[in-house]
Amino acid sequence: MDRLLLRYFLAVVDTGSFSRAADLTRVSQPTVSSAIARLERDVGTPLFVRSNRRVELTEAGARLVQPARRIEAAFVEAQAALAETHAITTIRLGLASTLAADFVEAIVVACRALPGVRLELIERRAGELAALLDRGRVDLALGPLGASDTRRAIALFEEPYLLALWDSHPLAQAETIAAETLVDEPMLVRRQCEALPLVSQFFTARGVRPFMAARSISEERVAGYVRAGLGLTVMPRSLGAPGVALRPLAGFGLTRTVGLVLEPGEHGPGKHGRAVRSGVVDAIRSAISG
Amino acid sequence: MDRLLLRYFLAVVDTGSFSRAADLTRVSQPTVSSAIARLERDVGTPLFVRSNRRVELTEAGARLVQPARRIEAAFVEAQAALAETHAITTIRLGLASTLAADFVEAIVVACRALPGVRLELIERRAGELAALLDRGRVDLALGPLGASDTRRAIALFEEPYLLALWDSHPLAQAETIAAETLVDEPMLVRRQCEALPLVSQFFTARGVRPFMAARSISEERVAGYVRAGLGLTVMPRSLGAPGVALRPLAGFGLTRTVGLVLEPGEHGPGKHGRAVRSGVVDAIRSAISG
DNA sequence: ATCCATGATAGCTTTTGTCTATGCACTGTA
DNA sequence: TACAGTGCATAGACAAAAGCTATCATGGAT
Repeated sequence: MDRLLLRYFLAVVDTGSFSRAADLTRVSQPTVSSAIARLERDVGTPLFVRSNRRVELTEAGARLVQPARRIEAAFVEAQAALAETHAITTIRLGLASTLAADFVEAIVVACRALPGVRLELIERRAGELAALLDRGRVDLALGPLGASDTRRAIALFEEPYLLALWDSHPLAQAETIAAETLVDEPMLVRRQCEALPLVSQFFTARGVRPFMAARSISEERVAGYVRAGLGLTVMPRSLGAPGVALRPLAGFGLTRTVGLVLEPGEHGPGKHGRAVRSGVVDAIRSAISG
Repeated sequence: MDRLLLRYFLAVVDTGSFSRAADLTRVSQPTVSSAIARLERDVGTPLFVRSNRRVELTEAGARLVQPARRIEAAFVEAQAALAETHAITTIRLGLASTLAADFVEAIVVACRALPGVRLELIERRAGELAALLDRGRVDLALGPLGASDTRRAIALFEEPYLLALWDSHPLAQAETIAAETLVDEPMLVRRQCEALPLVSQFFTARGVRPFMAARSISEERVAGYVRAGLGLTVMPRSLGAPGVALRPLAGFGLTRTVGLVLEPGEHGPGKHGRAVRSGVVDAIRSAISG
């Protein structure tokens, strides 16, 4: 008998349904299902009668409710007792992989200045961050904002995607570069890039099917390849590096808005943690303007 | 923050030492060590000051003690609340692999007749059962008793190891069989047999180095091989099967005593479970005499 | 009769929990 | 001052747990 099992148990009791309990506790329905099954196996007797439309407690289940609540309360109390003094809150910050390293560095520095905050960084591709927020695995996510989830998002800045060339490339001086002039240029694939499908679509639509000289997960490495003259690529402006020239691609107006998204539920940081989180948000905002 | 972690925490508090806490909770010292480390990571602050000779609580640690005790008490209370009515106790019975199948079957039948008992069988080689008892992974172990652990053991019966031959084998009628007459006989290896080293020693000492026609984990399969005439083997009398003749080996007086060993600590079954366990012991005894 | 809602099951991956073996740091003794 | 002993930490391996997605089964509602 374990804290987690009892939590799911109580969630089922409170919602009257396995699926809703899963939503409440932010796990999948099979997770709740198997947790209850395990608890029943431990206890040696069924706790719920599953009729198809609703779930109700057995006698044994009913007997477990109050003790389970006391246990959960005792845990909460214990955590409160500790929070009372040491007052360190861990903020789990999800980071999109396509953020500039020095940019992230500045954020870390800004957050380290905050008292009572411990930062945990979780790097994922941009698309995966939303799921992490939903599952409550991170408290805050920093990355390009999709058009959809503008709900609890805080936009920080907007930037264009530009063509990256090495400094001495003939086209590096051009004001604007037409896709058609790039037919014979080798290109590099930034594998984590959220705009990757749009970029390749842009080129193929113009009959440009370049040789892909490299595909890499590492932004630093790609910048190095560009600088070394291995090929060109498209990247957000903030990823620019010394020795790499960034020029607009004619007809490619895509931009991205980088911002913060807050974890929605009431599960994440408690009322204290919430204040801490907004402190982190402020620190990040000022790190960017500064 | 989890029940298990708090248990180890309290054990350290109570014993004043990681190693003794490990003994108390019957896990290894590194287990306690890493559990405390994990708890401290969760909580965000050290709970113990490790000075080399003793371990003492930090302020945060001290603050956790009472809440942790309340939590553990609440769990115990919850389990008691359930035990009150449905009163099913699971008895984990360790079984040596070299017990006859029908013998085990009789035991299971006898135990199923007991009310409020759920039997969980854990099959291991004889040598591994002692460790399971020590770690509190089983409540009761049934198998050959070693000379050493006669402490809490209950002997049930004693039996010789005999040579197993197929019915129509020329030697099957002999009163006693001398090892030397077996020089050209293929033999079978019962891989789980606790007496294996002694048996092979017995033969090699007499210059008999037989061809091993098969080595198997399954007693049933070995019996089948003997019956089919693939080879001979040595087995405890109780493993005899129809179509298999058992004859004494001249000069091989080894016997084994099969018995029950009780789990020693106070961790295992509670005072209620203890009564149940002795019921199981009685059931097993009568299953054997019957 | 079909569809929808809801829980169970299967298969798979990641994380946790545990072990053994070994390292390191301090203590007390020769 | 060296050296054995004690006690916690670490490494590496492995098994079990806990999670997910995808799919199935079932029974009421349309």
